[in-house]
Amino acid sequence: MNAINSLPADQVGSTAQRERRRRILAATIELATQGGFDAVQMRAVSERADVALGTLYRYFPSKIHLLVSALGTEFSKTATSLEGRTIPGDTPAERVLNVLGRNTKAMQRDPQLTEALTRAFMFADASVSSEIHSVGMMLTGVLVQAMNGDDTVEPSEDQVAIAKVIGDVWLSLLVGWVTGRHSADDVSRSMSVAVHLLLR
Amino acid sequence: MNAINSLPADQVGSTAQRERRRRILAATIELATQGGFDAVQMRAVSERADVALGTLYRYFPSKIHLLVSALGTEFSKTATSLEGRTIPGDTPAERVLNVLGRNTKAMQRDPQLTEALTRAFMFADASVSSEIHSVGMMLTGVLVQAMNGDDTVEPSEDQVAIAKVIGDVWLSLLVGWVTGRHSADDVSRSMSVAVHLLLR
DNA sequence: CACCAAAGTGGAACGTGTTCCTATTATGGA
DNA sequence: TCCATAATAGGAACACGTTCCACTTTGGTG
Repeated sequence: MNAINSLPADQVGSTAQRERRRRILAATIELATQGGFDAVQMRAVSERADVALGTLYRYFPSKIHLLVSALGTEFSKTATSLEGRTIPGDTPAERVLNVLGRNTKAMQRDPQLTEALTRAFMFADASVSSEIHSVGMMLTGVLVQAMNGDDTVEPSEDQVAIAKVIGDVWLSLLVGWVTGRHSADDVSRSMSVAVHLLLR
Repeated sequence: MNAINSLPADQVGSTAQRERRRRILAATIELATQGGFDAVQMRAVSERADVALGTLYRYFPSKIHLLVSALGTEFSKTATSLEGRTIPGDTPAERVLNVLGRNTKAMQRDPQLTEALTRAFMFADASVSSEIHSVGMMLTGVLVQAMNGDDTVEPSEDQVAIAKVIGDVWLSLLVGWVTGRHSADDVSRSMSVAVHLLLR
């Protein structure tokens, strides 16, 4: 299964529109990286992206849509960088932990960004379900690829089910980390426990 | 392990203060049940609880604290009702699914309330960690009790670890349901998959 | 009982997400 | 090329979470 690398909106519209969209998402990432969820203020995003506030809302109907879309584009970068690659590790569990560990480390490098994107993802309501769904698919796809070692094999239903459970656990732990309930070590340790339980 | 049945705040303060706190939480639950997260407006809560807005903020420093505390009191009711009881089911997996299924059904009965409480729980930041922690403990406690069949046995470390993973999966699925990504059936099915994988 | 500190009241005020409106600018088809 | 239409700019206005302030009530203490 290949990851869904681009949201539909990446392809549509004129060049100027794609460029505006790109600027908006870049501004979002920058602000989130610096100051987290609270720093991503719609007026600030629109100014930094050099776009009117109304235009920003035409592209992304809410702050949550904006942040979840930003998460989607970040995620698709990860997915793309893994595409066609063989993931190191001798067992499915090792490979999955390798991928998740890499991701977790990246998120620890930009804690504010992680906080912003994670909280948006978790706060999203039903109106954001399509964006959320695409993020979920990418996550599951990456995990299935890791379980198999590469992305050439068609995954079984069971594999997909297990990948979904692992993804769920990872998201919960991420929230725990963002919330300050778990340390980074807690996350790694619990993730290891869960993955070894699920992939034995 | 017995559940933590009451937050500290339940015990402190004068009778009038406990009564105010009770009214506030009751008003919160009522509004959430009717209209979900958005309907729990601080002005509305304060009016319905017959308390000044400033007083409401003295008791609960933010809307998120308020809703997470409400979740805590709801949860502690569940925990209390299970206390000392023997949970039906022949295997740990069956008993855990029994408890979770009962809870899931209750949440489906009041979808708006569930949406409000779940979103608050997930949106909470580090300033709410103590409230969140107490909810997490109750959830883990209930699950451990279910795994053992009753609450008379001291749980092992492994059991606690597994219970935490199960709790994480359940929370993620709940978010998925609230967000409209998963149907109620999806939740039951995935939960069953996860629990059978983890408790085999 | 008189008094003081703490708690509560009522409401104004502020910040930020969101909506709305008008004028201006791009865009694509006849 | 010119026009109709849509998209954008710029900014006012509104809603709700949150803070703050001046005043009143309450509850414990000498």
